[in-house]
Amino acid sequence: MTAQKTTSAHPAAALEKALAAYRQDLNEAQWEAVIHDGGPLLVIAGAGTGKTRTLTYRVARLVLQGVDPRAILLLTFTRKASREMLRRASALLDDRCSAVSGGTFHAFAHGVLRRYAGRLGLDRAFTIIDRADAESLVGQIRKESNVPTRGFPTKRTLTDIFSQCVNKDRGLEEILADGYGHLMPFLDTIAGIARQYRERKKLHRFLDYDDLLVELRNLLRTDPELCQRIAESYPHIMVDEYQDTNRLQADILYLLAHRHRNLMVVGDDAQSIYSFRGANFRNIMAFPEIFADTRVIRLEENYRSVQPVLSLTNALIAGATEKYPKHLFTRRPDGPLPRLVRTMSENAQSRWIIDEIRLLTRRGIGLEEIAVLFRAGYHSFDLEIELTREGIEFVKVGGFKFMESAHIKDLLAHLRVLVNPDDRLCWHRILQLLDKVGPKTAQSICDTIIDTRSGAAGLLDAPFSPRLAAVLTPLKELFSRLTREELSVAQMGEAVLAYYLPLLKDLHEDHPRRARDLEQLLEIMERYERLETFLADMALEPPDQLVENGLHLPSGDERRLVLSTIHSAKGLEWHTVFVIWTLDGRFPSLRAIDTPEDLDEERRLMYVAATRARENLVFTCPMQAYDRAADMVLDRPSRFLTDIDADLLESIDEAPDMDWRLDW
DNA sequence: AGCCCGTCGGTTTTT
DNA sequence: CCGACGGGCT
Repeated sequence: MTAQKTTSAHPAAALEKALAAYRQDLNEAQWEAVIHDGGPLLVIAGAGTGKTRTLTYRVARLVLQGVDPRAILLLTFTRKASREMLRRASALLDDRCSAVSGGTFHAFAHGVLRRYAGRLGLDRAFTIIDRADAESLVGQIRKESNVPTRGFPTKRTLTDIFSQCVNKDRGLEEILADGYGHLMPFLDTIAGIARQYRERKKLHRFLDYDDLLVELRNLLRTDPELCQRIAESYPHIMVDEYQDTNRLQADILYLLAHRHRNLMVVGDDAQSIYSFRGANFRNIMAFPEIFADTRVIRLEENYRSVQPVLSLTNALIAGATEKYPKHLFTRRPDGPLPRLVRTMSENAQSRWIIDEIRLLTRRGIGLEEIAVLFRAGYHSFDLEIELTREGIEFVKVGGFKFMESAHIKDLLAHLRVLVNPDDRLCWHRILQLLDKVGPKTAQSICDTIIDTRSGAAGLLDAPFSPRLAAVLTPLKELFSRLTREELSVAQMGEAVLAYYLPLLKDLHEDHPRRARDLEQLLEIMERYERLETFLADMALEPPDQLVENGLHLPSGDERRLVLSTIHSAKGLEWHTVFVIWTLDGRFPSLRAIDTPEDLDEERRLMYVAATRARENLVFTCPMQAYDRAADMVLDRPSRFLTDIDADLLESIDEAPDMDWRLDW
């Protein structure tokens, strides 16, 4: 970051000078991408080749040359990624960069839909439902549909299937035939549930994550005039992590950019790890077919990793059946050889890692420079216990989500019905918190409330049996307050919390911790003027104050080890990376080993994990583990690692007698 | 009989 | 944190 700010009295000269400084910071290929203008651009950026840097500098360059920052649309995979980029661009140039329009596809779609909801025939008061809500709704329909008790997919699988239909733009039958052959006999029943799911979303005024994108595409397709207006307001579009976008997102981009054609997409086909969401690594290669005359720039110099790490990751990805031809090179020759360490047990794996972390920190490596990565959230449970016991501070990213924890959803449910009284999901949740109220009772109360179209007021007036009436009294009082008084968003939150805290105490052993979470949520509510905006943000982009209790530690707080799923580690890097549970059958997962495409995706996932390491890369696995589902003993390291030349990866077996010695 | 509630075993990955 | 299952209440 050596570029200087433009303070000269001669704008033209100052501009030249600033551009020259940018050029100093970039290699040839990066610079080409940064100064590219007018026309579609595809940047294929291998791991660690300065993809973010290139995007950041391009934003700064455009703003420097007088482009209105609001006219730049920067679409990223997470809001965190977009904020980080804009922060860096602002540091490079000035604060104007923070005005760049940016965020996730979903947040962008939401913004447009809210603004033009009327044109779509969408009620303005729609509610965004998250994955858990979608599953509950599907679950309700599934229950009512009298499905076979054996062999019929769970609500989770059903929701997955419906989502894939949308994201892959394919029919139900195709999706089933392709990935769920054993469910073909249920095709008609599943189709019925899918239809009801669509109908009920409409009835309750719900949009799920997929609907946000679908409705945006519809809007742009059916209203060319509006489409053009929106397209013109963003004459510069940039997309990060393009390998993880799907057909639907590509359609939206095409609609927005096909006229001005100022579209830059950046990605790495070898790092495509979201096929379960409809992404396909071939999409990125197909980009030049959609936009004729696409300029393709490849970034191949790796700035992140030392040669031994790079050699290993090159070998890893070379084993894929689909090839990703690239010639990544580094100028950082020296470094330790990556290791594969086999331990006697899962717990020994945890304790081995803790010992290794102690060694590293004694050598002066900060805890925050170390990460432990894994395939699935629960893979780190044992390690978390040991870390806590040892007093090592850590933060866990990915896996279970804060926003989906019961107490948060409970609180939000009471607010959601204020905005959308048709929100049956929330009524059910609210009612079932009450003593003696289960699914059936909730259903009947719900019918009373909604069928009379009276919303929260219906709850107040409807006649109930004496037993129920008593149970419902506090709730009635709450809603009478919420609807009658003019309350700010935060005051509503306070009222709900006051009502909910006693319930929370009965419900959860760890209520003090959960109560603190809720207090934090209240603090965040202070920032909002409108309840709808607050609720939408909670569904789409919850502030990371809530999500990750300080991963980036701007204030130099205590330093913490990072535990993360590989999916959530995308784009990040650390001095030392441990990849745990690299046991064949766990990673790659047993469910992936029968299909070549799935297996390749697992390999890319391993590639993403390994390429996060700058200097020190360690794979660990227990020597054996029993897999109950398959009734199998897993006792070989990941096939991705056993394939690799011995001179690229050092294999170490923890001595059997070490196990009990480490105990004391 | 219908319904609620506690317990126990199994969990991919995310906007 | 889901689903199934069985005890026990109304």
